[in-house]
Amino acid sequence: MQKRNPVDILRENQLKNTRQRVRVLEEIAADKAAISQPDLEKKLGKEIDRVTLYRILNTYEDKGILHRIIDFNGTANYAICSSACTAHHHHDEHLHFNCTNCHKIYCLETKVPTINIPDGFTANTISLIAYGICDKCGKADKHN
Amino acid sequence: MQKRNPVDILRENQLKNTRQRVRVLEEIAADKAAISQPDLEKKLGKEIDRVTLYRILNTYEDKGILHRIIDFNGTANYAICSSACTAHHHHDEHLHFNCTNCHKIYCLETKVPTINIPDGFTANTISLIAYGICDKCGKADKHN
DNA sequence: ATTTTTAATGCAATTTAATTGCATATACTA
DNA sequence: TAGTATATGCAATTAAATTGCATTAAAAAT
Repeated sequence: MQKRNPVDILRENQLKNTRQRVRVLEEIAADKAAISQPDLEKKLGKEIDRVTLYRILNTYEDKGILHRIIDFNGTANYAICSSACTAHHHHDEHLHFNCTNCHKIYCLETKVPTINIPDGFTANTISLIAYGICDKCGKADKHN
Repeated sequence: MQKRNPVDILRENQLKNTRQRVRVLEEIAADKAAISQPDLEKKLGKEIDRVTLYRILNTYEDKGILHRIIDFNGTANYAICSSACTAHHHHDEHLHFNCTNCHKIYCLETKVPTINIPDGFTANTISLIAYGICDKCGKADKHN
């Protein structure tokens, strides 16, 4: 259920099955961590036009296929949504970890705790991001 | 203690007292909510060069005078740090509320709860942002 | 299978954001 | 008040994002 076929995902969302869309999904699904727009562009830039990539990412986000996480620089990063996501309400409220060394964003299991929102304010989504040094970069340091 | 004079803030941080720096602090202190780089630029663009503004914001962030909050678009927003902030460790771990209508970011009192970080990962900062409709925009809606 | 309809892609051009180098101007120090 | 250090503004550059439109490709209908 979780790791579905790109073609199925497209069909379920009434999106045309194009080479470019399939490639984007493949690339994003390949990595456990979220991948940034610039990195995607580096990887796919020769097979997919820059503008098309922007458009694909936007439609995927609208449909709830991907979720977008903004890192500490303001750069957009994308990861596959869990199957519980739907077009207009992402259920993506888990902790993200943004490594300030390698810049990767990890989707971690930890759920976002219940947060007390003041009267008058209505929250739709809550984003919880930890910034620091990840697993791999922590180990790498010891060898320096 | 909390609402200090711009000139004092500059002196305490060994920064030269310039017209531009004072204006930036005044402008940011004027609003309880954080203010975005583009909005600052609109307000100050005639008195301060665009590049200078970037540079001032960066030095303020480095010194711990301002903290930067990235909104859901990836745009930088700035607010005055509480007096507990120091140059290399911001103590800014409260809830931010980003209104998706007026785009303002509010610094709310709610503290960021303790978050369980997996082994191997080391977190330095934790960002907690709620997205939704603020106080004012919620009220405004009812009149439509 | 072929045609028709609908939508996605790529390209060119434009707009907006951010950064760099350097000459000039300004604030603080002695 | 002169000297020094540094901040500013301007010009130029680089990078990111968006828009319009002609072309191409996919799915639906025949």
